[in-house]
Order: sequence, then structure tokens, then C-alpha cells
Amino acid sequence: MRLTTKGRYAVTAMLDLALHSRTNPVTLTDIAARQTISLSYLEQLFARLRRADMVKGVRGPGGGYTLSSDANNINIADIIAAVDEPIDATKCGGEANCQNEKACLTHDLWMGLSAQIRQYLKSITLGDLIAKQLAQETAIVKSEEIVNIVELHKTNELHSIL
Amino acid sequence: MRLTTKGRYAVTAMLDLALHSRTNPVTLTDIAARQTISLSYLEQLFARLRRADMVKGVRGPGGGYTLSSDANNINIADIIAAVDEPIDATKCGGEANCQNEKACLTHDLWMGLSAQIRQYLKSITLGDLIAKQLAQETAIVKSEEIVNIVELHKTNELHSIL
DNA sequence: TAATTGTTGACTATTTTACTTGGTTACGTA
DNA sequence: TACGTAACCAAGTAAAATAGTCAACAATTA
Repeated sequence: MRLTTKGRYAVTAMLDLALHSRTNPVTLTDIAARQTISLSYLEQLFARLRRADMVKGVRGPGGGYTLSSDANNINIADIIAAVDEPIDATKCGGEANCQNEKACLTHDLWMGLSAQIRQYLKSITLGDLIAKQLAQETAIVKSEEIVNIVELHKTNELHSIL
Repeated sequence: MRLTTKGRYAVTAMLDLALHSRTNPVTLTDIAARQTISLSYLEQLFARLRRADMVKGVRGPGGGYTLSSDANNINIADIIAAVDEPIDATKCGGEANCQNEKACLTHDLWMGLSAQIRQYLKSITLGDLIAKQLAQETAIVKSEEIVNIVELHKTNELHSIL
């Protein structure tokens, strides 16, 4: 999991799409204008999002893009993963052929950390962000997910990281 | 908070330093060799770490670098923050002068997310990683910190994100 | 004094990011 | 059927970040 501005562009565009494609498809031209992102750059991002089957393209007049599934089923982690290159698996890419244990230690640290952050971003959906947008007030905290994360903290995940 | 390979280099180097500077300073040449990182690149990273007062340089023969404080007081978030450029605060950099609310929504999302991840990385210290290295077995889970994170999840933080 | 190591600055190469240009293809509508 | 619209696609480019090189200088120890 890598966190850069590229991923933020994608999340912003997807949120814009989720907010405006309730009835009709939304054109990239519209999104580009609203979010001040270059149209062609958006095209490249959406090519990846389409290959990841997160959006559907509709050609011709009245066309544009729609979400492939419900906003509540699209999480932030998947959006970022779709547009970001996978982070290079360091020198000892899982082959365990590194001479010194320390390199593998930080490798494990980073992989575990990524998994942790990924899990967190996976718990937030576009639907959550829309709810915030529509309600514009204190949001409903999704207690179950948080509890799950905590349990994982206490049992599995942290064991392999720390 | 930005997560790239640069930050990982820094964390790896700092962990190597923490593991080897128990008695004497450690030269960057040694770290470069062990972790297969270019010496001059390490020099640049350590220049920033020194300015952030996280390491101390000792010149001359027998010199090298040592940690400025105890490994238990150096957390991962600070290391990454020291070497990474601060992420550009988007177009509407806190000035709240953006025309459309959506841009600000994702801006808030990203800032909150960064704070969340930062808090998580702040709860892990070099000492924790050393303990793992030395014990090489199931680590002690720092329950208090985790509980704190959870409480923040439930009360303050998520409100502003979701 | 000589060797060692940090410190600094300037410079280069590679990769990623962000954007541009110029097409083609599919589709709806006049 | 012709036309406009918008997705789709393939290059290439500019700027930035990443990663690394080279060379000089400063402090310290033996």
C-alpha cells in the first residue's frame, strides 16, 4: 500500500462520480471541471479503474461512467490499489534469500504495516463518504468494523508486525 | 503522511543503527553495506534525520552515528516525517476558498486519514522492533496504545473523517 | 601528520506523476 | 445516413521525486 497524491486523485474522482451518477452516467469532462483534474489524466486513471471492474463506461451521447456496484461496496483501499503500481517487493521479494535478517525484519514490518493500513482503508466505503456529504453532520461510526480491526490488532496482525 | 520507499529506507537504516550502536557509533558505510543502500543516499537521509535531532554524528576515526535518544522514544512516524517532504496541502490548502464542497470533502478525508495512520505509526517505536529482533517470537502487544487508538476511533477522529 | 568519518554542495540518471496531443471507436439523434 | 458526443487508446512531454555519483572540506583520533 502506497499513499501518494495519485491515489487521492482517484478517490476524489470516484467520490465525485458516486455523488453525481445516481440517475445518469457522468462524463469525465464534468469531473475534470469540478475537481480541476486534467481530462486525459482522468482517462488514464479511469482506464485502470475500469480494468479493475470498479466503473463501467457508456459510449456515445448521454454516455459517461457509472459505478460498477453500489457505493457501499466500493472501499477506498481498492480504489488506491487500482491506480497505484504495486510497491516493489524490495530486494528479498518473499524469496527469503536475503543474507541478513535485518533487511527481512523491516520488510516484514513494512508488509505488515501496509496490511494494517489497507485494512483500515478497506473499512471505509464511498457510501460512508456520501453519507457524510449528505448529512454533513456527525457521522455514524461503524462500530462493528472498528471492533474487528481492534480484535485483529490484539490477536493476529500485531504478532507478525511487532 | 506519505508512504513511499524513501520512508522505508530511513526506517530500515534507523533500525540497523539502533541494533548496532549499543556501544559504539555506527558508520554509514557499514549500514550501506548491510542494507545495500547507496552511501551518498544514506548521507542525504541522515542529514535530515540529524536536523530533526533524531541522530547524532561523531566525526573522525571511530566515529559514526548514534541515536539521539533511547530507541523506545523514537517512533516510526517521526522517522518518516523527517525524510519525506510534507504532502502538498492540495489546491485549497486549508484556506477554505474552494468553490465546490466535494474537493474539500476528500481533502478532509485525506488529512484525517493521514492523522490516523500517523497515530498508528507513532505507537510503534524502534524499541518495539528491536524487541522483536531480540526475542524473535510472539511480541508483547502494547494494549494501552491500541486501546487509546480505539477510543480515538470511537470518539474524536472518525467523526471528522467519516 | 595521516587516516578516518561526518558534512556539504552540485550534479546526473531513473522513475513516477501529471499532463498534452491526436487519434479511433461506439452510440444516439437529427 | 451524417453528425456530434463521449469513451477508448497510444504516443510523447514536462516537471517532480527518487536514487545515486562525485568532489571537496571539516573535525577528530591515533
